[in-house]
This record gives sequence, C-alpha cells and structure tokens, in this order.
Amino acid sequence: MLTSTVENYLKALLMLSNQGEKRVSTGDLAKSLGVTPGSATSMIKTLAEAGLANHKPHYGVLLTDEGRTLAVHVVRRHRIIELFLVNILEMEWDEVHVEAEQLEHVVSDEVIARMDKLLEYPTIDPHGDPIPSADGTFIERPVHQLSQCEEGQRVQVARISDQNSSFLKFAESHGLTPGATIEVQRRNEHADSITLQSNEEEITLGFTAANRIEVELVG
Amino acid sequence: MLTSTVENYLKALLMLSNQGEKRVSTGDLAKSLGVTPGSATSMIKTLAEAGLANHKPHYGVLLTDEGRTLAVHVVRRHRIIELFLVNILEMEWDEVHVEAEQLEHVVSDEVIARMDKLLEYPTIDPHGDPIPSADGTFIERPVHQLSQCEEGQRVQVARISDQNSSFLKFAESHGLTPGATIEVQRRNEHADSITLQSNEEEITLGFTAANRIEVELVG
DNA sequence: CACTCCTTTTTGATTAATCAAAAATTATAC
DNA sequence: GTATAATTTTTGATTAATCAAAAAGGAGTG
Ligand SMILES: [Mn+2]
Ligand SMILES: [Mn+2]
Ligand SMILES: [Mn+2]
Ligand SMILES: [Mn+2]
Repeated sequence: MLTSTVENYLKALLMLSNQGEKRVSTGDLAKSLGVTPGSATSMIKTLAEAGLANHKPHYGVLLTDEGRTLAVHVVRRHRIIELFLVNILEMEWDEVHVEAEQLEHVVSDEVIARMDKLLEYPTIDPHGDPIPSADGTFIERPVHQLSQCEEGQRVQVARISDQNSSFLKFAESHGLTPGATIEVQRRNEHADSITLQSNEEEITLGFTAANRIEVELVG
Repeated sequence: MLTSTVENYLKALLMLSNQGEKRVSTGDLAKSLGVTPGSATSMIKTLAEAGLANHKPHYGVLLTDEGRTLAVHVVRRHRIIELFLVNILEMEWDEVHVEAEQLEHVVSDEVIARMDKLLEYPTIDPHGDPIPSADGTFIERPVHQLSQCEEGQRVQVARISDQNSSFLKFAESHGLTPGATIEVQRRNEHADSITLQSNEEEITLGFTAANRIEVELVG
C-alpha cells in the first residue's frame, strides 16, 4: 500500500506535468508540496525505485504510466469526495478541498463507488475540475483564461484553479462560480485589469486574479 | 495534533479499562492493538509524558481525564461514521468497522457535525453500540450476555460485541441484529450451548458465540 | 529467602519522512 | 574558457513507530 505522502507526491507530479508532457523540476515539486528540495529529491528517488517515476538527475522527473494511473485515481477520489461533501453533506465549496486532501488517502474503493453512484456518476467537481472516470480516463476540457478574453466577449465560468478558501469565498460572492455567464466589459493592459458584468454587478479583477478563472466562450 | 497511532492507543485503553475503572496491562494493550509489548510500553510512556495517561510501571496504565475525553471523541467519530456508511451510503454492517477505523482519524469536526445532523442525532451505531454525545457524555446501556439467559426468556438483541466481518454476516443471516426479538429455547451447560428461536428458525450457539451477543430482557 | 515463571521494560536496529547545511552540477555571463 | 549564480543532490541528524531479543521486576512455591 502507498503512503499518503507518496500519493501526495504522485498527485503533485501529475498536476505539475500538466497531464503528462513536460518534466517537473525538483524545485517546483518541492514548492508545490511545501517541503525542502532535499526532501523532494529523496522522494523522487523512492518513486523511481518503485517504478512510479522516471528521474533524470538535474533535469527533472516524470511519472511512468503506472505512476500516472495511481495519481489519476487519487485525483478521482479527491474530486468525488469534494462533490460528495458539497452535494450530500452541504458543506461550502471553499472548505472541501482541505478535507478531501486527507480523505483521499483513506477511503476505500467501495466507498468511492457508493459515493459515485449516489452522486449519479458526476464528471465535474465543485470547482469545475473534471473527475477522472473509474477506468482512468482523464480529459481536460479546453478552456480559456478569463484574463485573456477580449472586450465584449460573453463567457461562461468553467473552473476556478485556486483552492484558497478566501479566494473561493470572494469568487462566489461575486457570482463567479462554474456555470455562471459573465460578460467582459473592459480590458486595460496598462492597468493590468479586466472589468466584468456578473450578476447585475460590475467587478474589476487584476490579471493575476483573472488568471485563476477559466472560462468557455459562449455563442 | 494527535497521530492516528496515538488515537488508536487511546481508544484501546478506553475500551480495555471498561470505561474508566481498572488499570490496563501492557500485555492486554499490546494484544488488542496487534503490536509487541515493547511497542506498547514505549507508547505508554509517550502518552504519560503528554499527560494523557497515568502509568504505574509493572502495574498498568489508565487514561487521565484529558486522555479519556480525547478517546471518547474518537469513539464518537468512529460510530457516527459507521452509521453514516450504513444508512447513507448503504454499505453492509459487516464492512463499515474497518472503514471507520481509518476515517475516524481524518474527518474534521465539521464533517462529523454534518453527518450527525443528516442522521438526525443518532445514539446507537449499526452494531448496537452507544454513540457518545458531542459534549463527551458516554453511557453504556446495562445489558445482559445472551449466554447467561435462562430457558424460556424472551429478549431483544442489544448489541454485537464482535466486529469480525464473518461473524457479523453469520449473525445477520440468522436474524440476530440489534432490535430483533428472540426467545431462549434450551440451555445446556454441559454441551456449552444455548438454543434460540429467531425468525421462524431455531438456532444453537456455543457459549463463546453467545457471549458476543448482548441482549435486553423483554417484559 | 531463594527459585522459577511470566510479564514488563530496556536496548539497539530499522523504516519513512523530514530538515539544515554542505557539496556538486548545470547554466549564464563575461 | 573561467568565474558566478542558481538549482539539485548529498550528507548527517531528527522524529514517530515499530520489532527482536536481552535484562529486569513481581508473584507464588516451597
Ligand atoms: Mn492529500
Ligand atoms: Mn476541486
Ligand atoms: Mn483507527
Ligand atoms: Mn460499531
């Protein structure tokens, strides 16, 4: 059985490699997990020895097919749990990530299967992220960054790529939740900001914030 | 924060001290957790240093009030989770113990509170065990062992004090679940057995098995 | 009170995960 | 092409939890 720590490293590698192409640097991996580079190096070796990752010293690390499959299943558990917590236990969307971060390592396949059924085989989590299917299929919807949308464009919020609780609370309070339709009013490259019409209300975001919101173009 | 291991030791101590009176021996504690006596001794010291237990070397260990409170909350989490898995996720009563043994260490108070509400503040778990209340109240119903009931006695199953999956399956298949009413037909001290009428069916149990079934006397 | 038996504790090692700080390596700049 | 900066790896220590086996302690028997 894999330890929680190993599962967290696998998941981080999957996310950082952007679902499979480019090698991940030790430093990025360490930063994303909040450990020192030395700790990351040491775990990378462990993963490589277990056949879960491929390590080219000084040039980065990449999951093997086996490692990727395991990582995708951790992500599946994480997202099903998040949706379960929101839809069944009626928790807030900004608090379920932290909870799922722990639960993903201990819930059995049986429990996940039951949650999946109760939720009627969902494909999207509370933050708009796709839920990998039980057979390991994991597809990213092609989406655009809100920060790069043009003036006058009508778009639909697809996902929020930031799990920070206070950012999520902020987004929700301005109607920026998956599925919401908004319109880009103004875009000011110099001011580093974009102004939106959402929920009868006008709101201006800096590009950094707008970067965390991904959208789909509407009609 | 307490580690899972510490929580498991606290819970074992609570159970073995029969809710608070007698000292627990290192050997019994080790056996109940499946570790060597040396491991138990070492953890007992850790608990004593943390003020969670009181250790009299060579004479046993007992939880302090603080340790007991923590242990009771672990038991509360365990039993709410078990009931949740059975009632909401429709899992079998013989598989939820193993699951809860892991989940009890990671679910937040928030999640427990939500489950508690959804279950309408239950007081008994799927095996008939009492669920301690949020304020730490933990009362055992006074019950009798089925093995000591007299012939002709009508009783109601109160709890099954064995979490073994196959024993639970067996009990269920003969209608021996909490709430069921049964009648003692015969009792044979020499044969070490007791015969019951349950569910239109007659069934004979050895005293060892009957010991694991606790009952309440019926009018 | 000495001997034996059983239990408990101690000792010494091991494993997983981590950090701080030193050493090595790669990339970049002159 | 050597010096410098940044990143990565290595080294040595630490913590929690465990085990096997040796040492110590307690209780009962004669
Ligand atoms: Mn996690
Ligand atoms: Mn999510
Ligand atoms: Mn447990
Ligand atoms: Mn139970």
